[in-house]
Amino acid sequence: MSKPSLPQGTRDFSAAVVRKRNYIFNTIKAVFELYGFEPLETPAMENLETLMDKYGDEGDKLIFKILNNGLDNPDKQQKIKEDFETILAGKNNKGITERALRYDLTIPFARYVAMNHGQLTFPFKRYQIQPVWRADRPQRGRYREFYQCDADIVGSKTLLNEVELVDIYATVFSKLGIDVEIKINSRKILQALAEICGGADKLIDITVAIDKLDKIGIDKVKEELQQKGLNAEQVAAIESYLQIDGNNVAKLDKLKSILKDNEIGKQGIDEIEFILNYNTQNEKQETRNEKLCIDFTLARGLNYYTGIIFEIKASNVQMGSIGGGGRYDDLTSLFGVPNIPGVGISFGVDRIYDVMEELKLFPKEVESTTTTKILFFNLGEAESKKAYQIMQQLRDKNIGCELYHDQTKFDKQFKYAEKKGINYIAILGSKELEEGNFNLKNLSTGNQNSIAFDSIDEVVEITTQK
RNA sequence: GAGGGUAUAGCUCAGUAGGUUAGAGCGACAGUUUGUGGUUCUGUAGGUCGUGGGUUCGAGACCCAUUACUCUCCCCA
Repeated sequence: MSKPSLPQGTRDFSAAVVRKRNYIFNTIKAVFELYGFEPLETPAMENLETLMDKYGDEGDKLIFKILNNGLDNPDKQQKIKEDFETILAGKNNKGITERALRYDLTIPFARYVAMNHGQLTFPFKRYQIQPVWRADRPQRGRYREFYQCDADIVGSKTLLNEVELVDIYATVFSKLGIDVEIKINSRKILQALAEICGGADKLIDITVAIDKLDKIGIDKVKEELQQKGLNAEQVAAIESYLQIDGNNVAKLDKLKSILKDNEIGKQGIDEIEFILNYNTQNEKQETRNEKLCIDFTLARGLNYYTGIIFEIKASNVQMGSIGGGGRYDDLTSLFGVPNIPGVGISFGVDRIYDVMEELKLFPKEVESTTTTKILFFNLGEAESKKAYQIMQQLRDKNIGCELYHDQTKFDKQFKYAEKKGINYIAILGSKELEEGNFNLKNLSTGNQNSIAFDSIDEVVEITTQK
């Protein structure tokens, strides 16, 4: 038999890791709920057609498809062979696969809203914390199974939503202790730039090129733009666009002079200013704006964004974005229900975990691997029976207990407690049984107390004090 | 999709220019004479060196293939 192994890009999570991950989940969830979002869960798999053509060509390739059952049915051999030919030709075929694993949480959410819009109260605010799967090549900070935590609002156009989402980002990351930059831009600004520089149909070429700025440098970007058919004047405009710097206010000023009277561009600028200036008297707003950073090169891959877009970058650590989102004005129309605008954000928990691990940001108490407070030594049958009764009383009082599984020498029982990180041990042997008490020992201090069987509350006192 | 790296004991790794019975540390288990651990000491178990070929008198080492993992680029959380 070959050694068991995990599928590429997946992981097991041991106790300490699960606890730390839950700490992140719970922090995010608590903040979502403070802002009035309600939970939603959708299936791990969706119909393939629900997911196809939503994430761009690259995205489609990364969707995990599920093979249909019953392909070995001898009666259908001919049909299945024909169907498979179409797969070999690079197309999907329902005869071979008609379901796929969830690729993100936004599209399933849009599907849900499209299916239930008659019943939902709008604006509808939901959060969703579930794994998604991508057939990507794993590497640092990239897994094939990972969690997203999304919060979306649909059925409301007000920019107040964007403000709240930025505040959620700011709050969560300050609670987790992660120093972040909340990058913000607007698709409308990119669109305006495209209109000025060669027409709306160049939007994608331009965004793809400028998105590479920090990787390949300004000269290569210009080169690429020329190849895409932009003239010198247009390239120069983009260059001056890319050279915008300074603080947020300065950036906007410079942008205004480039975009001039472009109508869409103005809208984009207004929207960003709205978010920056909202609620100016408030302290929270200051911390929000400290983290907010206008980045006109921010483009975001997913096709469906139409307005404000966000991306989160952790400072002081080499890691891809740990969150992102934006406004999509008509996502549900993909599923036949038009006119439901929405905006949402996503947290990448697995990367957040990696960042926190690297920067050692997890609080100590989160890492403790056991919830057992007291290990009762096993010192004989009658002794154990009495110990068990006491343990049940303690458990009723919310004190976690374990009885060592075998009657064996002290050495082993001590080591077990030590390894599991159990801080107290209780010794109830023949002598104690006779006297009606047991010894409670604190392993880190070495202190030992004798506890009478009828004064269990003392144990609660001792073990719960810091 | 493109390009690197790695694969030897449960874990982390050594293994020199190919040469007998493949090593260390940690861990595990047992003992150090039976009711107070974390130290020490002693001992034991555990590997057909990822898999399949090839070169050679001889391969853990060299060559080819294959698989897995890992990293970088593309793209993304």
